[in-house]
Amino acid sequence: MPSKPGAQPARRSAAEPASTGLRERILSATRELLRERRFDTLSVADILTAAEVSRASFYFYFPSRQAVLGELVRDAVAQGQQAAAPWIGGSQDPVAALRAGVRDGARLWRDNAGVLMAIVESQGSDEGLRALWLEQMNLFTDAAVARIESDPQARRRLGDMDVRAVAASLTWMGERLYYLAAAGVPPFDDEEVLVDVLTNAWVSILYGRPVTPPSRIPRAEQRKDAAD
Amino acid sequence: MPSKPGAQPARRSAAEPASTGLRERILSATRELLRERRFDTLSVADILTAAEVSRASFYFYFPSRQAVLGELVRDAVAQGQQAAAPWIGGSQDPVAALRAGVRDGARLWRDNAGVLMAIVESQGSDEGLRALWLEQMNLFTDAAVARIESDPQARRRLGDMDVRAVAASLTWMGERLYYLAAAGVPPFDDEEVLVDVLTNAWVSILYGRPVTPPSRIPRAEQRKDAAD
DNA sequence: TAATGTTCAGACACAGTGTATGGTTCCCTT
DNA sequence: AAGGGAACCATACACTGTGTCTGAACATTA
Repeated sequence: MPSKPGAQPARRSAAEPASTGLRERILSATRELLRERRFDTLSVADILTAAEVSRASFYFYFPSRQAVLGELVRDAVAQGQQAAAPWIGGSQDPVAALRAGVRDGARLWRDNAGVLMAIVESQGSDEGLRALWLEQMNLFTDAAVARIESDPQARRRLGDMDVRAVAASLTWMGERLYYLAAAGVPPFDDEEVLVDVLTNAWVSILYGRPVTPPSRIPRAEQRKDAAD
Repeated sequence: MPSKPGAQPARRSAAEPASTGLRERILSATRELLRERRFDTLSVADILTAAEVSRASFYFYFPSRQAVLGELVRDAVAQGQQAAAPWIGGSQDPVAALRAGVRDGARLWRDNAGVLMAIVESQGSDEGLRALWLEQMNLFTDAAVARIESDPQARRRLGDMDVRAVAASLTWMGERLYYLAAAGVPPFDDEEVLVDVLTNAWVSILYGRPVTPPSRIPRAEQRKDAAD
């Protein structure tokens, strides 16, 4: 059927990682596109162009457009889980620990804004992505439950409330606020405000006491972190 | 161009509201379809069939599929705003007032689950719907801000925190939890749990005190409401 | 050399959206 | 009663996007 196969060995610009596996190229091209464009405006053709990959190759590695996003999300969240790991076993001041965890979340979202916004926005149009996100949020909820259960003070305060429900509500509030921040919706686009509000919510619900404004109390031993 | 126009006067089944304006028919057919089907799986053709309306008529009244949803959402939320009106000027016990407001929200979502889920899920694929939903949530946030500002106790507790941010976070937590409930995601699919958790969040954040379990204290003067 | 795996270009079938055309019916006005 | 226009219809079209398929060019390894 083809009239004249002028197949060239696909010569790529030297600047691009030409030898990299196509699979990786597709993933990172998508991740890159997602930095500026919403997932729903992203056609497979766009990805093909950006990744310099043929249509056939794309479907050789991924069953669908959504599958690519799914993998990107898993990667991002896994990386986030790792960062949040020390959060659970935190033996320091609970409020400081909470705030640190919230800030880690903000950073994770800031660094992976495109991908995370994409899945949040695409849940409505894909069953698989919806399930995936639910699953990821459940992981965070599990961590929060563990955190609460191992904290007598919080347990006491919560009384006979459904601990998992409380943990889940906190998780989802975070999801929503981080998303809004990533979308640039005020007032959450200000990371300071975002972290304050979220931390305050956790502390208020778990301990009842109002959040101890950390910016007002410049303790010497804040939290050892990399440069901000 | 047309070979043979055999146009019949469109005879509808007597059981259906035949004389109703097509516009209304389109709206209610969509609303009905949304009761069982997700918006993204709903094609214009589906709506045409259900409403017994021609394609041309559809586009005569609405510029797009999304516009129909937009109108349904406006209707539902307006109805909800009305129901939530007394919530602001509540002079009763603040906790009871809060709980009542939360419950009203739950009811609104229960009664309009299809439509509300649809817009939440379709934000990602339509700029207009995204803006609309943002706008609606801002209305709720405005109400919450007013509520907080006129409450000395809450104001004091919040200290120098960004009141609007706190109000918005509460609003969005509600949005998320109601949505999850509508989607049947546990543990929020249990209205009792949902209301408890949300109320507790509001009370904890605004007043610091843990929620007074209402089911444990069967006061005679609960809240005068229609039959449950 | 032959088999196998990777990659390509291109075409295809299908579905969905929004627009356009032309025709019908019915009501309201003149 | 004529006729003008609004509401309505069926049909077809142009376009965009998805996922599949074909056939061929390579490259690697057996």
